[in-house]
Amino acid sequence: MNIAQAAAQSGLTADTIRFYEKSAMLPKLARDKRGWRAFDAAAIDWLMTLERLRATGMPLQDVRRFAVLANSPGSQTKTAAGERLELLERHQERLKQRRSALDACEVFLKFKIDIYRRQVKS
Amino acid sequence: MNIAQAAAQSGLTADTIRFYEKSAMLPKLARDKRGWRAFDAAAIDWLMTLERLRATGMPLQDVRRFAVLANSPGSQTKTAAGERLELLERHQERLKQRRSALDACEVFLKFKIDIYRRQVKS
DNA sequence: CTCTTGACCTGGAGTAGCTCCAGCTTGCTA
DNA sequence: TAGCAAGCTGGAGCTACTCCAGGTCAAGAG
Repeated sequence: MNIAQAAAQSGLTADTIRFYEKSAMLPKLARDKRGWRAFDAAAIDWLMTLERLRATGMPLQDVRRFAVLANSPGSQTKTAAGERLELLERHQERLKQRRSALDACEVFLKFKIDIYRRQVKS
Repeated sequence: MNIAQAAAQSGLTADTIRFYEKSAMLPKLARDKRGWRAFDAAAIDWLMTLERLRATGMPLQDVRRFAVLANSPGSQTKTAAGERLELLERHQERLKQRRSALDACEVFLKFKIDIYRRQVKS
C-alpha cells in the first residue's frame, strides 16, 4: 500500500505521514523497489491510532512517547504498559475537558444563531 | 479591570489577549493613566466569546471576520447579521465533527486502557 | 521625598504542528 | 525511448500562540 492509500485510510495527509515518520512516531517503514514507503495493515492501524489521538488534541510530545513505548523492545514489560496507561488516562481527562468546551460552545451558538436568524428574517 | 483579571475571567492568557488585540480581534480597548489596558464588562464578555470559539477550533481568520462584523458600524444591518450567522453555522458543523472524533477516541481509549490495566495488574 | 517593588508595556524571537513547494527519481505505458 | 504519474527529499512558509528582554510607572515602605 502506497502513501496516498495510507493517507486515505487513516485520514491523515501524505505530508503529515512523512512528518510523523521524521518525528520518530512510526515504526520503521519498509520501502519498495522504487524507494517508496510500503504500508502494511499494522502500519495503517498505527496511523489510525495516531490520527485519533491527534484529532482529539494529544500533544505531539505525548504521542511520540507513546510511539516509542509501543515500538521498542521492552514494550511488553509492566513499566512500559504502566507508562502507556498513564498517557492514555491523561488523554481521557483531556477528552472530558474538550467535551465540556464543546457543550458550552454549543449552547452559545444555539443562542446566537437564534438571534441572528431573527434579525435576518425580519 | 486589568489584563491579569481579564485573563482569569476569560480563560485566555495575558499574552493571548495582547495577541488578539494586535490581530484586530478586540474592539478598541481603553487605557488607564499608566497606559494599561482597561477591560470593562463588555470587553470581558467578548473575550469569553473568543475563548469559546477558539477552544472549539474556529480558525482565527473566521474569528477575526466575526469580530470585524460585530465591532463595526453597520453591524446591525441584515447583511452583517447574515454573514455572522453563516460563520456560526459553519462552526456548528465543526462542533459536530469534533464531537464524533471525541466519541471515536473515547471508545478506543476505553478499549486500550482496559488492556493496559490488565497487563499492569497481572 | 526617594527608593523599591510589581504589574504592565512593546517589539521581536521562538515553538508546535503541520503544509507547501522545487527539483529530482523511477516504473510503466505508447 | 520519451513522457507521465506518483512518490522522494530538504527546506521554506504558515497559524496560533508563547516567551522574553528591556523599559515605564504608580504606590507603598522607610
